[in-house]
Amino acid sequence: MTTERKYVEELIEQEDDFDRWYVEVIQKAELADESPVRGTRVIRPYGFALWENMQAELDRRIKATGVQNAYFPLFIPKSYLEREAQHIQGFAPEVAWVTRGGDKELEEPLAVRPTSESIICPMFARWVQSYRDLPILINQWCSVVRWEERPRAFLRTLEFLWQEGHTVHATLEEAEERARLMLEVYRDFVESELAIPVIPGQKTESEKFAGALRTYTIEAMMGGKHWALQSATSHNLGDHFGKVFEITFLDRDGKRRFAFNTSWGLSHRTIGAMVMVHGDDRGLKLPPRVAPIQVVIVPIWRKDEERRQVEEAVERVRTMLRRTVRVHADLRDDKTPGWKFNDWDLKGVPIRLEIGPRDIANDQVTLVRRDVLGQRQTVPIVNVVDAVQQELASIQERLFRAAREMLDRHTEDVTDYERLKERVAAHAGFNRAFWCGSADCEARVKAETKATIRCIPFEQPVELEPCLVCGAPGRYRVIWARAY
RNA sequence: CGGGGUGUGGCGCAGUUGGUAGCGCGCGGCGUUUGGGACGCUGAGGUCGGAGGUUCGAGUCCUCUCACCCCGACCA
Repeated sequence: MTTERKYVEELIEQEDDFDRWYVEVIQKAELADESPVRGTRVIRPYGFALWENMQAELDRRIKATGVQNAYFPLFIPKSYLEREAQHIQGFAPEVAWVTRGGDKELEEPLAVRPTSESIICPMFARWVQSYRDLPILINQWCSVVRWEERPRAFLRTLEFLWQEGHTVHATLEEAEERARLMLEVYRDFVESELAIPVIPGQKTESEKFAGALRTYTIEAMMGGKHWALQSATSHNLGDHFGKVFEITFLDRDGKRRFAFNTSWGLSHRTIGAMVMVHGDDRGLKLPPRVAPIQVVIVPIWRKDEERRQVEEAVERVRTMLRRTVRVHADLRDDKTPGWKFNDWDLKGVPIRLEIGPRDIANDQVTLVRRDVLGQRQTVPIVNVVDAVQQELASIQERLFRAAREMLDRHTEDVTDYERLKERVAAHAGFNRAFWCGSADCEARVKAETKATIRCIPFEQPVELEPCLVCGAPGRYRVIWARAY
């Protein structure tokens, strides 16, 4: 078909080169643009509107658990960052430093925050005196900087947008409960808003956050090569940071104790996840709940007289919809309808309404869903609000179901190490297998296949089988996969 | 940091034995068009990544240099 040939001209097909498709679709859908500094990106208005919608909803959910927003400085004194030994060891290679202010050399270099534990915990130490001051539940929306060697748009940029939550508690149990609660907030947010199914679980010792007691994660499967993407993490920091930053309090029994911390974050890499999970050869497919534009109206006319009538009807429909949905009327008169169809497909708008002379004659609109292209339906204008609501909900659900099917289809129970090697090499997806718990087996698989243990899922089978690698008694069933 | 590649109008590219820079898309104007990426006419836009050298003459040859991209090691 001629139309298909034209898409190929515009956008490389996923099957030909998924990584390039990813780069191109972000550029062409105007989510982001290149910037003069290697590894950084400009987030354009369409991409930022997407982030703002995600932000608004996640912020609401975080606050609903009793957390308050605050803001901490971008700069962290070197000595602060170095207090927790494992923490600095984990981040040292990727910290950006400020050594001069104006023309003066600084006495102490300042780190540009790679994460904020080491500036927030000292503040907690000042604010906490008594058990009555606890818990403190804080979140901040900001950007952080990690000087990565190999950047990828949204997934790994030198500077990225995120939220980082930080809490202090009187007991380890309470910190544990908070860490698990926030992971559940992320799971529900990513699944119900971004329509991406995830596997919640725990990171192994070697994969956990630098300085944490335990790290929890949600892992998603991307399209294309079916690699994993760590979509959010939540850490129980134990009293490691409490001890080094001296966050102490007088407990009920009059004894001074160290406090316990958690931290948890979700970044704008989840935008990249949506692109890779839902997108197709025509471009993005954005989940209705976060799409910057949920409904686009495209007017169609030939003569001036038709144009007047059509634009009147467009305005009428737009007014009906605007109270309940994010609607945009594409009134550009230098683009043909066909051009606009492709443009909005590329940008992933869930629903398109066409209004032309034929529709006006029947007092209807033509409705086309982005997720099932080619199926047109006509809707009487009086019903347009209900129909749109219904279709948006249905699209959201269908995107999630399709992503779930992809995850299931590309996950296999593997009982033979050779099979694991084959599958990883073939980009076959996730591999569920038993593991004895030894770091040696883990390291061996990583060295030999490049796959890592993405997580130890919370959901564990009753019966455990031998370790895939060494044959010793298995302690967990884990997910092995390559990751972005 | 290793391996590979690319730098020429906004984007994608061509440029022959060295001879004074071109095509497509896009952009401005006018007109015809508009239900899956319309067309005609017309116009604007480039010191060819940078520095040095060879030459009467360099986008093209030589030396150095910078930047970016891809593949690895490393990573939210």
